[in-house]
Amino acid sequence: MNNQLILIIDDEPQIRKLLSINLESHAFKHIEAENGEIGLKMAMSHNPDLILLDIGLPDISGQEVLKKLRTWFQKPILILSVMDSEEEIIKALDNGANDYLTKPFRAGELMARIRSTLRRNSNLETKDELLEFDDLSINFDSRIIKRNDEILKLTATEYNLLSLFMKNEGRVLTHQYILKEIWGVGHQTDTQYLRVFVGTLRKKIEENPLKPKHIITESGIGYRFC
Amino acid sequence: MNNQLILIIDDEPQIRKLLSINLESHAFKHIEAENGEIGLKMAMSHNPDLILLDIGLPDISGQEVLKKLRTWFQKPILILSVMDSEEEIIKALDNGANDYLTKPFRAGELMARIRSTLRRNSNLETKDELLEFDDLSINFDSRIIKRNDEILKLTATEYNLLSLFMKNEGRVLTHQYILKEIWGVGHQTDTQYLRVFVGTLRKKIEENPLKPKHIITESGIGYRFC
DNA sequence: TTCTTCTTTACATTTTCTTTATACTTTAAT
DNA sequence: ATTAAAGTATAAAGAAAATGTAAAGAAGAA
Repeated sequence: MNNQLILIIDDEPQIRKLLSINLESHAFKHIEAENGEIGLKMAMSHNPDLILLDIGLPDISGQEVLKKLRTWFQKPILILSVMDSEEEIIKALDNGANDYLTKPFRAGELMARIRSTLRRNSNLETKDELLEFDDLSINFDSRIIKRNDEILKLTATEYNLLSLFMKNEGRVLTHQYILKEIWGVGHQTDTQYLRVFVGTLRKKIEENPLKPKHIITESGIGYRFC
Repeated sequence: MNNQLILIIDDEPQIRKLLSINLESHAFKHIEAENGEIGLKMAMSHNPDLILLDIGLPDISGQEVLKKLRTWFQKPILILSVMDSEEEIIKALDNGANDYLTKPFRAGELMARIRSTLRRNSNLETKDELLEFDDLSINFDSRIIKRNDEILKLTATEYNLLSLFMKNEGRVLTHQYILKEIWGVGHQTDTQYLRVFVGTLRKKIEENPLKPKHIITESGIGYRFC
């Protein structure tokens, strides 16, 4: 369900261990870096969805790592630190940190802050899941099927059926399988439903419904979408 | 230079005074509310760029105020609280708070967190403050919707619903989703609300409410705005 | 109070789904 | 190639579900 990647940059193995356990129990994937240089490289190569950055690193100062990351890394960075100095906090926030937690931090709160930050940031990505065929296209995100750039007016069942076909382009789907997917178990013998709906769909998507090019009948078996 | 407006919702006058001084010295404009109810109204009427919300309010619980705000208010909300309980913090963050500071807080840190939050948020919103469609336009900043350059008189709920539609132009929104967004969880079966409000909206924005061009019914699923 | 807005109820209307009837097509055995 | 059997297509009617509209009651603000 939750396959977001989090990069931990911290030199203390016991802190990394603690974070690992908590992240895993919240179904986050994670990777670890034990100093600033490795951290910068891993951020580059793995492009994580969020970075947990310790300020007190052995090689480069955490503030420096933060500044370097912010030259290209747009996603959230949360600072963890033993230093509770106000000056340090202000500097980190002004350097582009999304949050600053003082160690020892409470695991539950940290997880909530990670969730909160990720939630806000994920709102922005709106990549449409789109499939295109000859003259047909389906946008699963907006739930719209177009034919020659014209929106098709489909009922809920028609949409479900056509999207099932489109998800399985080129594959023969048996009557039983389609009936189970669209009408649920218990309707697997109602092949007449299917005939009626395939009929109406063909009228809407085929140039010549008598010689269908998209929804092909496989007699005795089922249908195939092209 | 800095003409962003901040709403303070806090019942303690001395805290409000302290915040005022600090905000003013950082060139922020601000308004004050002494309880939750007034706070909600001021948020509605003044549409601030950020809200500082105290959790311990005399009338409504701050968590409730937060939830109500989040049904329509997208901009940052920072929680201030004397309660340092982890449970309370997690609840607030999961209710949509951007940050949670425990009183007594350090003024410099608070200002840095406000700056940091506003900086992040200003990057995202600048482009979609104004949207235009055929004969309709919405200004999210001033909360004004016009039809043929004439300001539409809409109730709060009508505005929220129409702006949700406009934000999701071309996308099919399910009944459930709309109900959750406008009325909150727990009202996801009240589809009748939706029918009534879609009806009144159509009367206000459609040339011919019997043949709607903007709010399209997707029977069995929801609605789509064009 | 009076006014506005929201919620609820009742019923009309529209759309979609299911079922039936019948015609047509494919398959495979003679 | 014929023919019967099985499978498929289409129209259309009735049933069911979803939607639209008006209006009354409730709640809250001015």
